[in-house]
Amino acid sequence: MRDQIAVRSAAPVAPAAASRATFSPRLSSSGTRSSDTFTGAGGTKTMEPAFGEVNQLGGVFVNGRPLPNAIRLRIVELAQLGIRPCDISRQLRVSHGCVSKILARYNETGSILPGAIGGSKPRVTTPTVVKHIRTYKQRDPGIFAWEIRDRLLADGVCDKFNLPSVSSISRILRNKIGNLSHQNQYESIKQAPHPQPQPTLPYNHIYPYPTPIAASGAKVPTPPGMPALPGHMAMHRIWPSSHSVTDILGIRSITEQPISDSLSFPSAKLEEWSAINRTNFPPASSALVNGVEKAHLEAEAKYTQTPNGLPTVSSYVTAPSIPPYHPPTQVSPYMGYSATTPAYVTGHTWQPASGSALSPHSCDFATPLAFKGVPGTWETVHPVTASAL
DNA sequence: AACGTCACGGTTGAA
DNA sequence: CCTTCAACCGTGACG
Repeated sequence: MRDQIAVRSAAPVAPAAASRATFSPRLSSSGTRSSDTFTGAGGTKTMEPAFGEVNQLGGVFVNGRPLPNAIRLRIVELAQLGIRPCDISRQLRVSHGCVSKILARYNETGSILPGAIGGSKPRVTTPTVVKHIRTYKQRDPGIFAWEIRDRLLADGVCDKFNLPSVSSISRILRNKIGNLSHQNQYESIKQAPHPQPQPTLPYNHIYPYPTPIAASGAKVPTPPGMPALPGHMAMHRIWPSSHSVTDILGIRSITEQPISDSLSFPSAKLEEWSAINRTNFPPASSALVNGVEKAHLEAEAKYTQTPNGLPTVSSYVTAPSIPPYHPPTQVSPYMGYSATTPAYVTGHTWQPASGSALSPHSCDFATPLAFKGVPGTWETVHPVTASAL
């Protein structure tokens, strides 16, 4: 059905970015926010969402934070049952704009998950690129940045999607390579026997643009404590901003490949789990909780709706309390997140703000909906998350 | 009345 | 450790 697009599309991103960039004087009143009149308890910024805030519909939300997955899932589920978005909005007490956004994203990407919050864009000036630039500069000290750029493209070091800008190259030349022309080339030669210690976390491993490097299936090291991800899994770590058709199709071609290993995780939409936050490979000791990125868990745990509809911190899960990594034979590292929702929807007596609009029985998300055409994704219950909720 | 869009103030995490 | 930046969030208002 809609499984042809497994990566997040540009649609939700580009307009947002544009709207941020262009400060349209469209209105002077839209800034009215609930927080202006309903400052949450606590007032100051803390780690705790306190009581969150209450929107016009009486729903509780935490400004700046995504809705709980249960609600997101419920939105999609109700929509699939034919309930109108406006009714969903009222029933779940979520603004219709939010419902619209979540449904639009779901229709577009097949994922209910929020986007990647925080972090920075992946660098295009990877060590490999820098190395090539260095080489070019060594061979031709008078080379211009734009020439280097062209050569990076021509040599297949980069493609048009991760090609550094001329200014970036200039900066590299200035900062990282510096007065290379004065440098003793012995240094670079001397390092040859020790193959340039490939970065521990090569860029293409984390944000695998479809460069020849990535496409060639080059072996990439894995960080200590992390499992060696199969190539198709690593490839799912697509930078959310990589919206090009090439990227999408490139990833798609991979996601459509049959999964040959024993892992039963769904091939599609994995990126959703892994790229939710811009966390690169987290330190093996902390950020992964049975494969669930810590921030994700936190988002789930910290802002979980309690029976009275208010977020709570009582279920906060601290990473150190959880084993950093479980072998993928138990649960795919990328399935943990998906596994959480049923746990706290059905196992936990979550209710909407009123506790009435959605009775627990109406919340049984037995039907795996998270991903279109990927049945069974939600079945696996993550014990830690479940117990934490 | 319903809904798509977007400014706003907020959070987040990498650099 | 702190700041900056750029991504994301949901709300609320507009059209």
